[in-house]
Amino acid sequence: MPELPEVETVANGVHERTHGQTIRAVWTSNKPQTFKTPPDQIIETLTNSRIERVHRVGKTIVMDVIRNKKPAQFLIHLGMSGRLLVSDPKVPVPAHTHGILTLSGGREIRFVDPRRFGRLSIAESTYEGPGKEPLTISLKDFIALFRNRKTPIKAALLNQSLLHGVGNIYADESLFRAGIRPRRQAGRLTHADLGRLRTALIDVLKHAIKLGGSSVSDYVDAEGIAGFFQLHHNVYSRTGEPCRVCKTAIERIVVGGRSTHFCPHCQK
DNA sequence: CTGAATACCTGACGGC
DNA sequence: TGCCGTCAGGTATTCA
Repeated sequence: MPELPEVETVANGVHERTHGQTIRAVWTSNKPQTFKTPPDQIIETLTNSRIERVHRVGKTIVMDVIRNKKPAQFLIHLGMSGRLLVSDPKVPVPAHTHGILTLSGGREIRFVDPRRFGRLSIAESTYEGPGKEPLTISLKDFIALFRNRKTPIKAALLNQSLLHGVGNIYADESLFRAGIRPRRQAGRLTHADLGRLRTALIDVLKHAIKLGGSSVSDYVDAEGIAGFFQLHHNVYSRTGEPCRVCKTAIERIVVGGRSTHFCPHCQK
């Protein structure tokens, strides 16, 4: 499901509804692929801990907890289909639920993930993610990321060890706003190109966060509410539809193994 | 090291 | 109705 704006929306929603509460009990499924840290250790670390803060790093939701005065972090990566929901225990537990945290306030945090591309793990203290934050990176650092890269700019934007948090929707949308073709070699973009791309990316991410993210199939926030940024997509999933700027039909190609959408007239 | 291909999962949708 | 192919917001691993 989720890229930076969706993950941020979920993290903020879970934070508002749960921070300061104590985790009374933890349940997990037994699907090994879901757990980067063994379930026993997750249960041990989280049971009787207090939730200090829930926030986002890249596409990962980070829950800061304290147990016996010792800090730890619970990391939730939603993969393609993961949801993190704050629910009343009376609401039936959805299919494909892999984790439940029972809270002192009477509600539960549920991790639901049909495709099981999501991952749960424990970190010691300061998780920093694999790359740089798109919302705060300087222009100088942004330009340096792509220097000498032969891969298409679209693929470079999706590389989480460069920038973390950008996924398929916002890669396509930011390249449209910057007027750059997805297959251009990253290392051959001019400083002007990269300046426009950084601005476009930050603008599109911030706009999407304001609208609660994009709900393409079934993404919802912590309370089960859909986002609305999909109504503002210029190219993503608009194959064959007229460009909102020039009316040329939006094209779909495959770049870096991912479906890629662009306007052949507006993007050079 | 970089970059490309593949594997990992379930479910929705369209065509026949 | 139902069966089959295709596609989906991601990333770890493997191979050249």
